[in-house]
Amino acid sequence: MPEPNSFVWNMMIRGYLRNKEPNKTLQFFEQMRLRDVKPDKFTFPFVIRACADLGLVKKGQWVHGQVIKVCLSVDVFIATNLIEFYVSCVSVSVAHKVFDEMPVKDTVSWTAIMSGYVNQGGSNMEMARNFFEEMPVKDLVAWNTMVAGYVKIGDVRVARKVFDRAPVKDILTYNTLLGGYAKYCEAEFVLQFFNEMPERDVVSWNSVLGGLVQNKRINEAMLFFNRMQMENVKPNMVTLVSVLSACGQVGALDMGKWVHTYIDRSGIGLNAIVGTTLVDMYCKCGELESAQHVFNCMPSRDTVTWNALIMGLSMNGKSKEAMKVFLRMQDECVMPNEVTMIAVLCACSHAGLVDEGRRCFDTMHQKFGIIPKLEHYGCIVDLLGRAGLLNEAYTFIESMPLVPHTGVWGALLNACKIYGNVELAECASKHLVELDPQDGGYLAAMSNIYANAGKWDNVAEVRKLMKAKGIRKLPGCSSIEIDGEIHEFGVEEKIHPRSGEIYKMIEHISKLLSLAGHVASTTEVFFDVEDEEKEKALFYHSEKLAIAFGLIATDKGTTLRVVKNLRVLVLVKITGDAAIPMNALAESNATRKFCIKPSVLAVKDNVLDRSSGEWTRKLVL
DNA sequence: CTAGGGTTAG
Repeated sequence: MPEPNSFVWNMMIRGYLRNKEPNKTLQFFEQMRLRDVKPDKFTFPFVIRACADLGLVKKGQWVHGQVIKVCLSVDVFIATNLIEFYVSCVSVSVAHKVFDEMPVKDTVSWTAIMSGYVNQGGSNMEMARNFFEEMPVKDLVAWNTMVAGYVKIGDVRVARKVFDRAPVKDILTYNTLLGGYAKYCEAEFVLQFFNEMPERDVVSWNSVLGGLVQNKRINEAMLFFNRMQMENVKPNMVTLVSVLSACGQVGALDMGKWVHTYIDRSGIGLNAIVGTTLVDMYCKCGELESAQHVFNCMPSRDTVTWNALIMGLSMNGKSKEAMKVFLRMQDECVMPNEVTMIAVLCACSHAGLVDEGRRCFDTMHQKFGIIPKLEHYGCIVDLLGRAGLLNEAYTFIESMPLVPHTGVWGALLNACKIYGNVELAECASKHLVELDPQDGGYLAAMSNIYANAGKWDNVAEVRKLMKAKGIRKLPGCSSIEIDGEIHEFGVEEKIHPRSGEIYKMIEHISKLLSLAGHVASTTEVFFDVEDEEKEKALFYHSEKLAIAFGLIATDKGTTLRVVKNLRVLVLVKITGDAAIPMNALAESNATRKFCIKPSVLAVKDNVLDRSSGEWTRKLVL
C-alpha cells in the first residue's frame, strides 16, 4: 500500500498483538511514527497492552507520555489499559492515580482497578471492596471479580455471601465459587454444589477434578473422571493434566499411559504444560526412559519442563544424570529458576556431592540472579546433614540471613536421626515444635532418636507430652494400581475387601523372611505403641499391605509399583532378578517408590548399598 | 469491518 492510513496501521498492530507477537506490535508502532502517521485513540490501547505483555516499564511510561501529549489521556479505553499496565508492571497505587484522574469512568474501568487490588490479594481485598460498593453500576463481570477476590484470599464464606447477593449469575460466577469450594472444602460439599449448578461446562468439571487431585483424593478423582466420560463431556488439556498429576501421585502408570495415548490420538500435540506433566508422571512412576522420550519429543520446553526432568531423575536416585541435564539446560540457554536450584541441590544431596552443591548454592545469585530462599537453605542443611557434617550444618543455620523455617530445622533433625546425634536433635526439635506445634512428626522423630540412643526415660517423656497434647504422627499411606484400579492402604487398615488374604500373605512372607534369617528392626517408625506391639505394627506397615495385595492380585513376574505418601526424597529400587521388600521399606521411610518382581522369595543379603550414588537395597530372593 | 474488566492445569 502506498500510504496506509491509521486504520490500516491499527489493524496490523492489533493483528500481531492478537497472535501473541507484542514485539511486532511495537515495531509497527515505531514504523507508523517514522512515517508520520498519527496514532489515534485506537492505536494506544494495543500498544500499551503490548508493553504490559512484555513487561516493558520504561516503554509503557513513555507511551503514557505520548498519550498525554496528544491529549488522549481522557479516553476511557486508553486509561483503562493504562490501569492494567500499571497494575501488572508497576504497582496498584500508580494505577489508582490514573483511575482517580479519569474524568469519565465506566463499569470496565471500575472493574479494572478493583481487579488490580483483587490480584494483589490479602488486605488489598478491602480496597477492592470499597471500589465495588462505590461503583455506580455493577454488572456481571464486577460481581464475578468480587467473588473471585474472596475465593483468592480463601474466604469462601464471604465469597458465597457476594455470590448470593449477585442479581445476575452466569456459568463463570458458578465456576468461580465452585473453584473456591474445590480448593478449600470437603469433597462431598463440592460435589453437592456442582450437582446443583444450573449448567456445567468443562471448566466446572476441571475445577472439581483439580480440587480432588490437590486434596490427594485420587480414587474419587478417578471416579469423577470416569463420570465425566460417562456424561460425554469431552476432556480438554486441563482435564488431562489433572488426571496425569493424579497418576503421578499414586504411581498409576497404566492410567497414565492411557492418557498419553489419548493425547497422541487426539492429535492436539504436546504443549509445554501437558508435556511437563507427562514427564513428571513418568518420573514419579519410575519410568525414566519414557520421561526422557517425552521430553525429547516435546516441540516446546520451558524452565518448568526442565525442572520436572531434573527433579524426576534426582528423585529416582539418578543424581549424576540430573546434573548432566542441568548442564544441558544451560547449554540450551534456558534460564533456571528457584525450583531448578532446589532440584539441583536435591540431586547433590542424594549423591553426597557436598562441594558441588555448595558451589551451586554460592554461585546461583551471580550466575542466574536467583536469591536463595528458605527452601535452598533447607537443601544445604540436608546436603551437609546427610553427609554427616552436622556441626557444619548447624553453623550454617546460625549464619542464615533469613529466619529458618520448619524445612531447615526438619532437615537438621533428619540428619541427626541418621547419625544419632541426640544433642543437636534436641535443639532442632525445640525449634520445630515452636514453629509448628500441631505437627506431631517432630516429637515422633525425637522419640525415635532417644530410643535409638537407649534413652528410655526421654522416650517416655516425649510420649507423655504427645499424649497430653493429643498429637499424632501423620499416618503413612501406600497405594498400588492393579488393572487400572487404585488401592490405598493405611497402617493396619482392614477395610480392603480382600484384607483376609492380604494378612495371610503377609504372614507367609514374614515366615519366609525369618527363615532366611531376617530380623525386623523395631527401634523406629512406631513410637506410640507398646513394645510388644511394635513388631506387629512394623509388620503391617502400609507398604507391606500394598505389596502383599499386589502379590496375590497379579501373576508372577508382574512389576509392582507402590507409592507412599510420606517423604519424596529417596527412591529405593530393588534390582536383580528378584527382589524384595518387606522390611527394606519399613526401615526406609524415605522410600517413595520401588519396583519388585514377585517371583522368588528368600533373603540372601540385606545390605544397604549407597556406593553407586543410588540407594539400592539388595535383598536377593 | 479497530479498543478495555471476571473461571480450570505443569
